Amino acid sequence: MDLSERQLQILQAVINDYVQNAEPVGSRSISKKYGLGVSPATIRNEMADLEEMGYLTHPHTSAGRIPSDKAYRLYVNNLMEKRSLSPQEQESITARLQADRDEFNATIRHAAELLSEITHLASFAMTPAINQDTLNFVKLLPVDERTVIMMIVAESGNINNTTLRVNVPYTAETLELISKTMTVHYKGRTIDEVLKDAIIEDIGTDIEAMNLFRGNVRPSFVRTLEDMLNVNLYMEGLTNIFSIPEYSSIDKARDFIELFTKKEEFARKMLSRGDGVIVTIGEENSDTMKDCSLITATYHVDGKLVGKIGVIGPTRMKYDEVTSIMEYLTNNLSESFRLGDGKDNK
Amino acid sequence: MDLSERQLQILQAVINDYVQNAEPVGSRSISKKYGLGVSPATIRNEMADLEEMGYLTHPHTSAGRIPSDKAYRLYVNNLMEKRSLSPQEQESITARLQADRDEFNATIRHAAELLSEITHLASFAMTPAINQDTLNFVKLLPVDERTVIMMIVAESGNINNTTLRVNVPYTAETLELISKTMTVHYKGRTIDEVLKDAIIEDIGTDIEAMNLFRGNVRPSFVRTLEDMLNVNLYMEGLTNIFSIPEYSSIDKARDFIELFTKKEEFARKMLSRGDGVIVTIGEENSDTMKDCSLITATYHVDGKLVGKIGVIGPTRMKYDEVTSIMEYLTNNLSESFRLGDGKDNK
DNA sequence: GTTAGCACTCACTTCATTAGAGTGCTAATT
DNA sequence: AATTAGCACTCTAATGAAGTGAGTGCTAAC
Repeated sequence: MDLSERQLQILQAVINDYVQNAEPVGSRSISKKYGLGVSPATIRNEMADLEEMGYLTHPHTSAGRIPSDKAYRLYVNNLMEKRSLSPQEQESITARLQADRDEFNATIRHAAELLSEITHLASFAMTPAINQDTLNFVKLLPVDERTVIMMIVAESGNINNTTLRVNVPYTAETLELISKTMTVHYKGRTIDEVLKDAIIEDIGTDIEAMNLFRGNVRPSFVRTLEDMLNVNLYMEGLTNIFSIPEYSSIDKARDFIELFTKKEEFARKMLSRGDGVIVTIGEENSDTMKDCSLITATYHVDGKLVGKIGVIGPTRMKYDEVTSIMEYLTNNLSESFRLGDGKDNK
Repeated sequence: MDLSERQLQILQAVINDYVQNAEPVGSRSISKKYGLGVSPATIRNEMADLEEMGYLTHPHTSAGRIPSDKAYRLYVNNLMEKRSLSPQEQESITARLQADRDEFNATIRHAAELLSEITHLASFAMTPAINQDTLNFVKLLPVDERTVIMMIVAESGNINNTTLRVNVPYTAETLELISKTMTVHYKGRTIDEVLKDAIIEDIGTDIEAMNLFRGNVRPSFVRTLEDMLNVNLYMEGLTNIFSIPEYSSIDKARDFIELFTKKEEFARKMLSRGDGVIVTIGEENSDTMKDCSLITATYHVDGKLVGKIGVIGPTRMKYDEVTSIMEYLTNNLSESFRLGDGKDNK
């Protein structure tokens, strides 16, 4: 049951008009503004058909048509064309992102800011999830009688230091022993894996090492790994949505804000999305977001670790523009984070 | 020009009623509900006087009275009585806060959550500002040929580790030399002071030490100190305000949310407030908050460092309840963070 | 297959009316 | 001199009727 060429044109016209004006589109205005060369009556007939097929709806009998989620889906998949960014846009993105390339987290945050400024929507950006990162080595360094530093280094180059305050005396050899044993045990395993079922209880037969390990090293190790798993999530442009007609009622606005308030939950959801630019529209989303569209895209760090940025807005949004911007932005980010560029993921 | 006993009673009645119902209070309802033993007419006369003195206002001629900021100020200073918390409230606070006493940041965050849950207002909590904390020592630890850990220890016990990747070979003696020199130089100074005008350029005459210091140690040291200055700010209960009549218009709600979006600016403002429980009402606040009341309170870590929690809501709020809760909560926090209790401010 | 024409629907605006809450003033009461 | 009853007056909010206009759906003609 394919759509005719003319039906596609009409559908596109309705979408364009509605996206711009946020008001139901009538047959007359389509016939006038978009030069299809047919009368309003003909368009009415076609629109009635499109409605029957589920691409358009009616708020009430005497109102114009608005696109359904299905229509947006068709538009995103087949109709829309990639927009190329204006030189100014390109430049402003490149400039803002390169400005502090050596500060990883700050850059990610800027990306989110930038995204919400350009799109006038709510946006977010997250640092890469490193639960699939593998450990390289663990090293304990003596500081003084009561203090030891534990250094955990991952394959990706990600490093984490923690200070342990120990309450028993120790020797350099003991630290060495524990470091070696842990490294042998954990090297090459992912953090996820280690946390789930590979935390060792024993460290050998040396009683001194054993005490230190059980009393101080092991608990700190677990806590630090858990800490490393947390991605940073930056959200921006929340208040943009107040100027969007869809959220002019307090209840809608509240629901939206609430979404953004539950950071952990939100981060979890976003992490489970696939790679590349992904658009989910209205009811394709989980229930809490069924009136929104969500667009996410992924960037790469050292061509390997994967971080995400995203935009949330009403289903009525400029999909072509937003997806193009996000593609450009993520390419740019990945470029900035190519091997060796002052990655400093603390 | 003092207020008569009866005027105070009437004022209090108006405040109580208005705080509860969010609607202008008429003379009749006061005479009925609050047993003052006088007729509505008398109350009307008194209210007219109170209005003249600036304690009450009129939305329009045929409406009841509502309290002005001045009235709330009088109430907070002289009229309100400290509310004692119910055993359940006390218990729920104590339980929730002690639950993870060993995780400093998590506890602070819980405090904010708790506060917004109990008061049904927007709340925040910040970790202590440590810009007045003084440095104790700096230590560089060798890891491998290209890696060094820099450990910065403050008097308060606050410790910060950073990994440096060096691109020149170094010896243990060099590290020792730099550590010593820096410690001698910085010990006893506050972080603020060091950042402002005490960053040294030279480290002595040793050329190897000099290179390492200038190329790697110094920049990281500065960045780390700056990083240590940032307080963590947790905000909770933002969406509570959507159920408050004062914020039922989108514009008001937007302004409010915007306040909370600019975290850095907000943190700075809050840091400059004094100690103890402080209430600022309506126009006593800066322009962006002139329709709100803000209540902050301070807790102590090791009886020394000072952190803040706070609540923001409409000027129409239960000042007695909120201040009592905050006092209890901060006492409890300070208690939890007394010397030696697993402080782990990472 | 397309279009003109027309009756019909429905939301939105405007205007007038009404009800009710509450004040402010005056004159009577204590 | 303070209090109160009484009453006219003000203003908002709610209700409803009438008109407006955008837009549809259907029919019959092209």
